Amino acid sequence: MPELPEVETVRSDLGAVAVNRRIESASTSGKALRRPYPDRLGPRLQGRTVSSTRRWGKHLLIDLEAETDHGVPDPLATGEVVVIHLGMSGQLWWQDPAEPYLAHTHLVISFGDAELRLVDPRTFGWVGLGPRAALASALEVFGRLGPDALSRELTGQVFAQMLARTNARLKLVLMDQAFVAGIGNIYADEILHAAGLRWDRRGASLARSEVEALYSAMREVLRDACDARGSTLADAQYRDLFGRPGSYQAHHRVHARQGLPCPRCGAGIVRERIGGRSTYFCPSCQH
DNA sequence: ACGCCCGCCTGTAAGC
DNA sequence: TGCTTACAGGCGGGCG
Repeated sequence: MPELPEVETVRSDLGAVAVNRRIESASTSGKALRRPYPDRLGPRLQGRTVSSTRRWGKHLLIDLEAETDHGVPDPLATGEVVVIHLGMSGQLWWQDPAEPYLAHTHLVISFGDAELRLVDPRTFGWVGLGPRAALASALEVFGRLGPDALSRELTGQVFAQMLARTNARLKLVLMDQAFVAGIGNIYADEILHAAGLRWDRRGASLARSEVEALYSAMREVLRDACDARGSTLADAQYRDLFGRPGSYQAHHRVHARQGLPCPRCGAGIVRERIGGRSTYFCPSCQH
């Protein structure tokens, strides 16, 4: 469900409320997620303090201060990182402990007067925990993650070099987390429409101006979607940390809009099923 | 390397 | 009303 803008909204919200807060306890439901929970998750989280929140693609990273024997943070030690992937139906909620649990609440991290709760009906999400130093290599091996789609190091020049090396279709390239991390089905369609490119164009076939248009569209769509706090569709699956919907769905130009006029040229938006999932595009002004 | 299918799960909506 | 089917924003394994 959540793609880069939705995870970024949750990351930002969580940073605002959880940084410098101490974890009092953590526990999981018996239900298995996509991957097994880390060993001794509860004891390893207890007593730690959240130092920052980060994001890599669709992965939310919660940095914990290093622990010492006396509970004093050691600036020279490397702390651990909690990794949360929300899969298709995962939500994070910041709730009062007195609030009843929502159905499918699988992980509860208690901060005393507030709790961070992971809710995931379809259990496609997962939780990881490991040393910060090992995180990059772990994600590269485990998730084979490319650079984050909004990262500074992913310049237009780097993007063009990467794209020139692939012959895959653009929609699959954008959704390939090993190419760039963070783009899913919704934003792939929106980015390709903004760039004026068809989903089935081959990566290496693009002219220089088209590569630049694609790069600009990727950055602009994702930034705008972050500013709008993500997209909440009719199923209302995505909510921010406090249960509020995003607003970028009002700016969607093609996604879930089959038959409606293209905002750029007026032609009817087409829906096709590609590899078992829906793709929306304008047959007239995407080339 | 790439595309395609399937399975993993549950919830919802549409169709009969 | 109930039953069946399709579908949902992700990912990873297997196969051709």
